[in-house]
Amino acid sequence: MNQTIETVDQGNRIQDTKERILDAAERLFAENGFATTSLRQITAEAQVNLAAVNYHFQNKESLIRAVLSRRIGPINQRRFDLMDALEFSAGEDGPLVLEDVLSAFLLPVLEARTSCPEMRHWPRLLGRLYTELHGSLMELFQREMAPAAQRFTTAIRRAEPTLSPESLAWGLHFGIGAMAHFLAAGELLRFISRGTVDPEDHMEALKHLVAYMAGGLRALRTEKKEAAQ
Amino acid sequence: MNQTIETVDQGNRIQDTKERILDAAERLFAENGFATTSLRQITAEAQVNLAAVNYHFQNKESLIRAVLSRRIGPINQRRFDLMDALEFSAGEDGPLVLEDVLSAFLLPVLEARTSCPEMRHWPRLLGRLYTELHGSLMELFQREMAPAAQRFTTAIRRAEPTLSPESLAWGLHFGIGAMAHFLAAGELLRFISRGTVDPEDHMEALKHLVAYMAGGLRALRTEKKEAAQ
DNA sequence: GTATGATTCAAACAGTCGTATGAATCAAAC
DNA sequence: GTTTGATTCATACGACTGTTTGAATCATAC
Repeated sequence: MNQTIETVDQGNRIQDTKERILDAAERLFAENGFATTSLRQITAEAQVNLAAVNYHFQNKESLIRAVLSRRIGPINQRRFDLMDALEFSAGEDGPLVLEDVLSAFLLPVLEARTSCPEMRHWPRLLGRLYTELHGSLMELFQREMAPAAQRFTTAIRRAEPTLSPESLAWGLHFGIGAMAHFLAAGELLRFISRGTVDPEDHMEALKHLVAYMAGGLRALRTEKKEAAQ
Repeated sequence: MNQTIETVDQGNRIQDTKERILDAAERLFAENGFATTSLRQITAEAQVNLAAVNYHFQNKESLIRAVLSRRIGPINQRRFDLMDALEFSAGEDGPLVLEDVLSAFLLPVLEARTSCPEMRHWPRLLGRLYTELHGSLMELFQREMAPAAQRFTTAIRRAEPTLSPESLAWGLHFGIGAMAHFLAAGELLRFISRGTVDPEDHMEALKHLVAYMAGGLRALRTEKKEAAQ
């Protein structure tokens, strides 16, 4: 009984240090980027000793890896749950609605800002990944995203079967860009709109981004038709 | 006569050093980002002395400023030339075609990769700006882009007059993101398409990006209609 | 050739970075 | 209380960074 309580406290101390480092790192990486965030900034914010990073995570790259891995899993799980529900509703071979598929992909990351306090920095961090990650870290990210990328590509094909593989690739790339830019530079939207649009309203963002991406993808479907002439 | 030749040579020596620094900086910033590119990397590539950066540009921030300014002007001038031609063809109050307006915006930066050797690094650098620039440098970029932003916003409104200001803001933001992502991370497209799409083909990129953005914007126009119901 | 200002150079500085290390402290078991 | 391994700490290291500085060199005018 007494020992049990003490064991829990020990676990909490270790978890506390690691969690504080991860939380501080996630926030600072999101705000300033990976390379320009120093370990001393992270440890100062986490109120731990500099060497704790090396003790718990070996080096900075492994810390970045840990920051990425702890979010990608749950976000993608939520995406899969939403996709499961869509596919169940559509039946074995029934058509999927493109807007629903795109929503399933986007909602988990957009809502992370407000519905889950501990994940509020993730979207902005995600928006930075594509230009800032290199080498083995980019490979890790792509590897962890591969199942979701595969599933959503398949679902989009099912929703828009006349879209060519090439046009789908273009459209996916542009859509990822639109999303990433929104996530990383949402304040620019407030500037562009002269304060009339609130980038923090994630349901509005979802509605507009889904519409935009769906419209864009369908326009590329038209592209294919014209190319065939 | 003899003095004239020597004056030219002197001018060329000064221009040579500055140009080499700017060229090297532009290439390295595009490849690695602003913060992570060191002055020693730049001067090594430019084969000049480290202190030359301070002599000619005072400090790193002013060098970044100079790198940006030397490209934005000519790119936007080309955009304006293309817009002038469109507006001339359309007549004083005739309608503009959304695809043409978007082309006028995108072509100068997309073609910079191949049609103008000295500008081949600009697109990738441009793709990085939105997540990497802060403070006074971001303000400079926005200030230099303001005339073009204004003109193209007006032209898009003229092409699609039923688009609400809010939806236009969303659409512009997403479009900038799609473009920036493509410019900064074009190789990802090769990966997504399993090698079937060549991101270096700028005429193909233009065609697909224009279609995507036009489709996206028009879908947001539909959004407005539904919101009114 | 001398004077002058422009330009380049080598070196230095103070600061910062990620990593490493041995000592100190903590926590648990006996 | 002692032992042991885990964790934290303070410090140091080598490398790197942007900026500065005075000397050396260059280019031009007289």
